[in-house]
Amino acid sequence: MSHTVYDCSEGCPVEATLALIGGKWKGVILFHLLSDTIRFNELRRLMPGVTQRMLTKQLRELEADQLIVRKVYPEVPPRVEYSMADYGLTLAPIITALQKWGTEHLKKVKQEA
Amino acid sequence: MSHTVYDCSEGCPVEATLALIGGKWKGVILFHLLSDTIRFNELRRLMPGVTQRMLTKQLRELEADQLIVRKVYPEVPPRVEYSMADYGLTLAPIITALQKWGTEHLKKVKQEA
DNA sequence: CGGAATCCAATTCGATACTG
DNA sequence: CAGTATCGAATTGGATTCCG
Repeated sequence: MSHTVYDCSEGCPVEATLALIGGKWKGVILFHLLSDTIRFNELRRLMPGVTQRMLTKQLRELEADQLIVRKVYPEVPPRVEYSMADYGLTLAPIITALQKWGTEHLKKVKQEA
Repeated sequence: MSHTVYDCSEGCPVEATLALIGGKWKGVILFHLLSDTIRFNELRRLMPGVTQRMLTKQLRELEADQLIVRKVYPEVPPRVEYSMADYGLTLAPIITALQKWGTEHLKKVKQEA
């Protein structure tokens, strides 16, 4: 739901951030949108593991949290484009840090296998 | 379980990282351990919202991922201390970035309320 | 003290089918 | 094209009890 109440005394800010970007696919969505404006089905292609339902839900939550923008074009066939909101852009350093660390981590895991 | 397989083509590293630290309480645990070595019940006090069961589970997962170290002292009464592992320390920049962003975010949310 | 084990409720998630 | 609706399966999470 991404809107739970946390009652720890000190570390809360960490949790607050993870509550926004920690969703199963939110990080990846934000990562992709950082480099481009993307249509719904384009996103699906970029993330083959996500179901349509999940993708929709996560996008809506990100939108509700003002991290991304959903723009609907009144055309036939319909077109919906997603892009970063200004507020979401402030997350950019974090996202790229996650990506960088993850890259090294995957490398390490591979070596051990 | 933190060990799912992700089959996206590009953003995976982001997901890989979030799979490790994105657990409901993992971020906060790591945040606390960054500043100190902490005993089990001490952690519980620091995070009133977590149940014993959950805390145990999350700690075990972090340990399995080599991010933290669990040290058992063969005493009576027993003592178990948790601290950052070397590998976990490499996450420090990310954790503090999350904390910093979260602090600002909470400030913003408060203003809007 | 620091858990493990069990039971049960709530939530999440995927598969499928349908729609403007 | 970009969803929504509905349904079960699976996972998560809390409460409680017991243990070395």
